[in-house]
Amino acid sequence: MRYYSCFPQVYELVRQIPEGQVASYGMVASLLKGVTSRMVGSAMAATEPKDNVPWWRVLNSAGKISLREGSERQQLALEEEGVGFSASGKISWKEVRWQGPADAWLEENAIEFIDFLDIQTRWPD
DNA sequence: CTTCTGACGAAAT
DNA sequence: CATTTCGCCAGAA
Repeated sequence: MRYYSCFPQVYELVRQIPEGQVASYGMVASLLKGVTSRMVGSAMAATEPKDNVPWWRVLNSAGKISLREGSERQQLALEEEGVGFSASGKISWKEVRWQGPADAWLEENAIEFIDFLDIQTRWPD
């Protein structure tokens, strides 16, 4: 597994996602400068239990679980939190999408260079 | 320096 | 719908 210097930041942001809600790799990346969705994917792949990161709450933009070894485990974890999947294996962004970090997080991380409200409009529907 | 590799994404087919 | 193609970018080789 490759390690990127942005992993700690990515982990801290993913920890902000509440139980029963989900985000896409792109959503997480859009809030961190210089971070791409592929890097967020690498970060989730590298998580360990001790990191205490709810990696299962991050899906791809289509609202589906990215295929890989053990991907069924992710769906089960979400269903236990009350997140429902359609017959085709998709979640409903309208119902369970995370609305983004709280103001406190935005302030602490001083995101001057990005317009949070503008970014939100580009998140999956 | 070049090439290759991703738990990705958007657009085209 | 599913599949392909290309853009993405830090690291490793």
